[in-house]
Amino acid sequence: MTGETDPRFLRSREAILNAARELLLESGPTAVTHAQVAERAGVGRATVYRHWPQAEPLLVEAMATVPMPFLDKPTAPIKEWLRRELTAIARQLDLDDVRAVSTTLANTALWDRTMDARRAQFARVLTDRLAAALDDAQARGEIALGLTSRNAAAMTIGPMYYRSTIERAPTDPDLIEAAINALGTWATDQ
Amino acid sequence: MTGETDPRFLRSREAILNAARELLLESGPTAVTHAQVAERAGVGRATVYRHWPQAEPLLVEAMATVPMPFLDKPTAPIKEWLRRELTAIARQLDLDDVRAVSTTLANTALWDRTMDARRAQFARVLTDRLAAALDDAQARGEIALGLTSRNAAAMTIGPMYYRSTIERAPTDPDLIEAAINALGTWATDQ
DNA sequence: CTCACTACGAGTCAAGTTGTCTCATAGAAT
DNA sequence: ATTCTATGAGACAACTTGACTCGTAGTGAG
Repeated sequence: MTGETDPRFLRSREAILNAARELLLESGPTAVTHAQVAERAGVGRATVYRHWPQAEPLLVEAMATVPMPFLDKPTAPIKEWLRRELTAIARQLDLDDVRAVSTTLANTALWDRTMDARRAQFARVLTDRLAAALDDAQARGEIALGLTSRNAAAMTIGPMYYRSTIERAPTDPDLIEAAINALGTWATDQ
Repeated sequence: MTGETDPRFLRSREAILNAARELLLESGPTAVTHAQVAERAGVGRATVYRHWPQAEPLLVEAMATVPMPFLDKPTAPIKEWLRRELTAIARQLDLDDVRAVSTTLANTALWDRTMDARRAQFARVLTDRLAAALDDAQARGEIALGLTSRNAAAMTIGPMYYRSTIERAPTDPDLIEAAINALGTWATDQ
């Protein structure tokens, strides 16, 4: 039985996904059409239609190939971990492809159910992980939270996201430090 | 002499801009095509081409008709003013059209020079006004800033923008309060 | 090595879209 | 009334889209 495991199938699939991601990055989501993807991927137009009859699921999958910023498993002390993770996210948000995927997600999600589901999942993971880590830190006396832990993601990632997508400038350490301190009162300064 | 002042011209122009804005709001930027705008506006397709030979400048102008959140002239005490302004911005960001324009701007600006110029101008106004107000407040001893005043916009608007476009939920007063307090140490609590 | 299988590129095709132009009409200025 | 001009309707070629066909060649099984 061939099909999903046929090397030819997989090769085409990869070439198409790569081409779609490149087009998104270089020219935006509207550039991801069957014709342009086929030409860029070096495959026939019919092949793209066979793999993805609709252009939009292709865009969704192509976006999923870009590694998005997440939060690693928390380690104590949380403040150190948080500083490390936020710095990593700031660095990620400086990459063109991450910025392209982020803003495309936020924008297309307003009119597309599939995209909105991905946006919601993405937001939920960040909010949940950060809230859990901070609740834990507070239980251990590392911090006295000054806001609901479910507000922590917006409070910390928000400024960096705004800096990257609206001001289009890199995040400086000051901003990260201010965001960390905005979460509440930390037990010991580190 | 007619032309720019001809009532017919102005009527078509308004109808086209309104239709374009509605289409953007309902179906996203890709829906703003000459054909769809013409049908929605109740004008001939040729008329849309006559007014805007390119679809993209039409989208730009249609977006400009949506009142975007800005910052009013600062009044003392700055903390009160800031709370009022940020609350107003949070309310604006809850409106579908403001969200549509914001995310479309952030997204299309990555590949379109005109859009990028508008994004930059928008960001600059917010950053400048807030920085000026805060520098002033600090000079008058109202606050001891905990970060560069040019970081204040990202620190305050960022969380609300993230909340609105990524988490797609309304901003609660706690978040605004936390953002205000994150700017530095205020002289008297109000 | 041979053979059956199937994903593929190239090509064709109808239907729809895009951008341009023409022309008669009706709304506006004088 | 008369002149001007923005408009809607329509015609049009060029292009795009989505679907289909067919010969070819890469692939896995025997």
